Amino acid sequence: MTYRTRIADSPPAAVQDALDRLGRNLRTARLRRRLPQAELARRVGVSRFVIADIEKGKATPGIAAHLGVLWVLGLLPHLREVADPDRDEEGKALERARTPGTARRARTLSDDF
Amino acid sequence: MTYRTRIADSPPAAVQDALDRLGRNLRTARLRRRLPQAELARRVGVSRFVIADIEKGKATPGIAAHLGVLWVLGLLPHLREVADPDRDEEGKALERARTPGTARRARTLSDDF
DNA sequence: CTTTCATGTATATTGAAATAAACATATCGC
DNA sequence: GCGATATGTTTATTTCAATATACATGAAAG
Repeated sequence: MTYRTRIADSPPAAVQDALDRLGRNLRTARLRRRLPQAELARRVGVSRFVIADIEKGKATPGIAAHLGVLWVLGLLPHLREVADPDRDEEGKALERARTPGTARRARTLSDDF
Repeated sequence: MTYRTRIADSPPAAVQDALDRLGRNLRTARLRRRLPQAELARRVGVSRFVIADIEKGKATPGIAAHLGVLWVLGLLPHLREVADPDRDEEGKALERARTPGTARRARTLSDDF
C-alpha cells in the first residue's frame, strides 16, 4: 500500500481472520504441491518474502500477489464466486424492494463503465 | 506494492480477468446498497480513489482494501471457500498419490507455524 | 552425524501506492 | 430547466511495501 491505510494498519477481527485463513489455505495448497516458497515466488513474479507474508496473514501485500498465487496453484476459479451478484442475497433483496410490482424507475446509476 | 512486481505490472490474462470480475461484482454490490464510493471508502478506512481503482480492476491496491470492502458490504463469508483445502481436488489427489494404501511416510514438512 | 534444502529473521534501499486538493463531467431529484 | 450529489481525472507529495543481501534455524535425506 504505502501510505498505510486504516484497514491495513488495524484490520477488524473478521478481516484479520479471513486473512489468516486464506494464508493458511494457500500454504496448505502449496505444500500439497511440494512447491518451496522460493519456487512459487519465482513463478508468481515476486520475492519469497511476499509469499511468506501472505501465508502469515499479513495485511500488507498487494491483491495481485494473492491472485498470482491462486493462479499458479490453479485455484483462481474459486474466486469467481466472491461477491457474485447472484449469490448476494442482501443485495438482491435491496434491489427488489426498490423496484416494486409496478415498474417505477428501474434506477440505472451508471452501472456501465 | 512499491517496487512494482511482475504480477502487478503485467498480470496474466486469467488474473486480470479475475480482477475485472471482482471489481465489477463489488461495484454492483455497492450500488445495490446505495453506497457512494466516498462513503464506502470512509467506512473501510481508505480514500475514495482506492475504491475506484478496485472497481476498475486495477492490480495495485492492497489485499486489505479488497477485504475491507467485502467486510463492509457483508460479503466476507464468500471468501471462506477460496483455496479451501476441502475443495482443492488437485491438492487432495497429490496427497493421496503420495500416501499409498500402505502407510509409507506421511510426510509432515512442518505444517504448523 | 553431516549435508542439503526450506524457511525464518534482520537490515538498508528505493520506487510506486495512497493521499489531498482542485476541477471536470455526468446523473439524479426537484 | 436547475441545483445537488457521485464519479472521473490530474497533479504534487509522502511513506512504507517489496526488494536484495546476509545469516540463523530447522527439517529431511544420505
